[in-house]
This record gives sequence, C-alpha cells and structure tokens, in this order.
Amino acid sequence: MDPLALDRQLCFALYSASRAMTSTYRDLLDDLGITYPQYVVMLALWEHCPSGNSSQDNRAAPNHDPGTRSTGLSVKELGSRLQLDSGTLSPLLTRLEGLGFVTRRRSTADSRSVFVDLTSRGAAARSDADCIPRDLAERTKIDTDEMSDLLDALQSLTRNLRETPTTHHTMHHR
Amino acid sequence: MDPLALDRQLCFALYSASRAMTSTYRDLLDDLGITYPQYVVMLALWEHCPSGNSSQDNRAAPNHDPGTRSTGLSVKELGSRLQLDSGTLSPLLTRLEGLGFVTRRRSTADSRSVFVDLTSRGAAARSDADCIPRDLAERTKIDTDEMSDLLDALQSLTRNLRETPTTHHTMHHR
DNA sequence: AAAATTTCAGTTGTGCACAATTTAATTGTG
DNA sequence: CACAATTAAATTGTGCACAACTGAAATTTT
Repeated sequence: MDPLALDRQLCFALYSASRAMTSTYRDLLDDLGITYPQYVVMLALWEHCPSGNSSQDNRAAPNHDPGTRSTGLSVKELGSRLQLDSGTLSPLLTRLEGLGFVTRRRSTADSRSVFVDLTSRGAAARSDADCIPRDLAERTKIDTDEMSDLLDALQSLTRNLRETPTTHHTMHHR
Repeated sequence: MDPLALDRQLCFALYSASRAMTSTYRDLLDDLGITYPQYVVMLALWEHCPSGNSSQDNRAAPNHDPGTRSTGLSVKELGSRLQLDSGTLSPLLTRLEGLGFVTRRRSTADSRSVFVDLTSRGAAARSDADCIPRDLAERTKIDTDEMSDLLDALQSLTRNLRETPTTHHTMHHR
C-alpha cells in the first residue's frame, strides 16, 4: 500500500469533491447570475438579516444617527463567518455591488469598518435560492442521514485542521 | 429550520474543509517548495512512474524511436486523473518545470501530445514527501477508520455530482 | 495629550480553476 | 488524395484565495 497513492489521499478526495460541488453550483446559480463564492456571501447576509427587511434600497437612507448600526454585516464580520479576508471579499463585494445585490457604506460610528447591506433586489433573490438545497440534495444522491454525518465529519475536520497553528515542525520528524 | 442556513450547507462545509486542508498543506509543503495543486500533480507522477526510475535527467535523452513512449504521463492523462484541463495544467507544469521537478517533451509518435516526466530531482522529492500523510493524519485528529469512511463518502459524492451532466432544469421546478 | 500599537478595508502580486478561443496535428470520409 | 471533423496543448480572460503591504482611523501606552 503506497501511502502516497492518489486515491487514498483525504486531501485529494476533498479537493475533488469541492471542485465538483462548485461546478454543480455553477449550474444551479446560473439563473441567479452569481458565482459560488458570491452565493456564500449572500447566504451569510440572508441568514443575518431580519428577513422581512425589504424596506430600504439604501440609496436614499440618510441615517445620520451615529449610534444606529446597519442591519447588515461588516466586512470583518462577513470574513469571520466565512473565514475569508478582505483581499478576497473586497473585490467580490465590488462585483456583488455592481450586480445590485448589496450596498457598502462606511460605519459612522467607526469609519474603519464598512457595512454590507442587502438591497431589495438582493433580499428578493433569496426566494430564487429556496429551491437550491433541494435540487442539490437530489444530485448528491445521498440520504439525509448520511448527508448529516458527512456534514458533521467535515465540520469536525475543519475545526481540527484550523486548530493546529501554522508553521509545522511537529517535534519528532526523526 | 432555515434550509439556507450557512452551517447546514454541505457545500459550505466542503468549501471550508477544502480550504483548511489546502492551508495545512501550504505548511506541510513548505520544505518541498511547491503549492498544493503542484503536489497533486507530483503525486500522480510518482504513482505512475516505475519508482526506481532515477536514470534520466531527460536533458540528453535522444530516444528517436517513435514507438518508445515516455515513462511519464501526457498532459491529457494527467488531466483525466486529476480532472483538470490544460488551462490549469499548462501554466502549473511550466512552474514545476522551472523548479526542476519535471520536464515536458512533445511525443514523437503524436506531436499533439506532450509527455511530462519526473527529473531525478522530482523523483527524489518523493522521499521528502513520505512523512506528509502521517503528519497530516496527526493534524486531522481522526482515527483511521473514520478517515476511511470520510474518504469513501467524499469519493461517492464526487462521483454522484459529476454523473449528473451540466445544464440543470430538473423537471418539476414547479 | 503625544506617540506607539493595533485594527480595518483596500490594493498588489502570485497561483490556481475554468470557460472560450487558438494553433497545430491527426483522423475520418468521400 | 483532399478536406472536413476531431483532438491535444496552449493562450486569453475572469474570478477567486491568500500573502504581503498600504493608508486611514481607533485604541493603548506612556
């Protein structure tokens, strides 16, 4: 048994599965007109927003009260939920803004941070996404229980991998 | 239960795990001086090559016999093993060639195809990689059985996702 | 309060992924 | 044989990821 055999590497199985998944989402997100990473940002915003919140288009929302915080998420908060840095998020958000799904606005309370809010169009897109989990589950052809196990295993794996800080040299090394 | 909740999305769990894995490999591959995708290409080449094959440096290997095929893999074969196209592989192989790990040579039998061979340095790097599976297994903190289950689940998932051809519109859709 | 440090978003540069196109070579068909 | 269709690799263009850096603003320390 070759320990370096390609099809026994967890890394390669993950890498392949992740690319296959993204490819499937490319298809599922075609109608919505966004990429998979953009969709993940939308998921975070949809989850955060008090749902019935299609009141503002954010183009003419004065809001001079310095204490009032946006209903959206700051770039930092988005980054911590998705484990993405501003180097990835900034250009991605520029594109989502260009598509009219979100707006960006510097915080009045702390002008270092920038809040990302859904536009009414961005909030409305949520209903277009409702069918996606079902459509995907169909394609995976795995039942709910097995799916749930896999989800847990992946989350545990991610936690364990992130836990060990970078810069290796794990003692032994012979 | 929100069907769009971020932490119940298989796609997001996969995406997160895959990025965490790549990040871990960035650390593990630091000594070798290659990226994770480059490592995967090396895995494919190491697996394919008849192992004890440090005979040639491929710089002065005449080999005019049109029937003799390289000991390496063509770009097409690499692509089919890794599910990557030439748009990804071409520049990656250029970099691996620049690092002195592989050589590229047009086939004499069919000059459309290009064979990728390990240099002696590339073949030797294999021994530096031997410790990687063990180091990684340590970081995942999951036992061999669970790891094997996860591997199988991921391979099955990948197969199922690739199976359904692109361009969606799965009947119902209401 | 002034200076040093930290925080946040954005920018720059590198390396994937992947769609679409290009170029060259081979194969299939009349 | 000619010529259309196919195949292989490379190139071009877009969009992530991520490291490293920049600049502005807030916080901490002195």
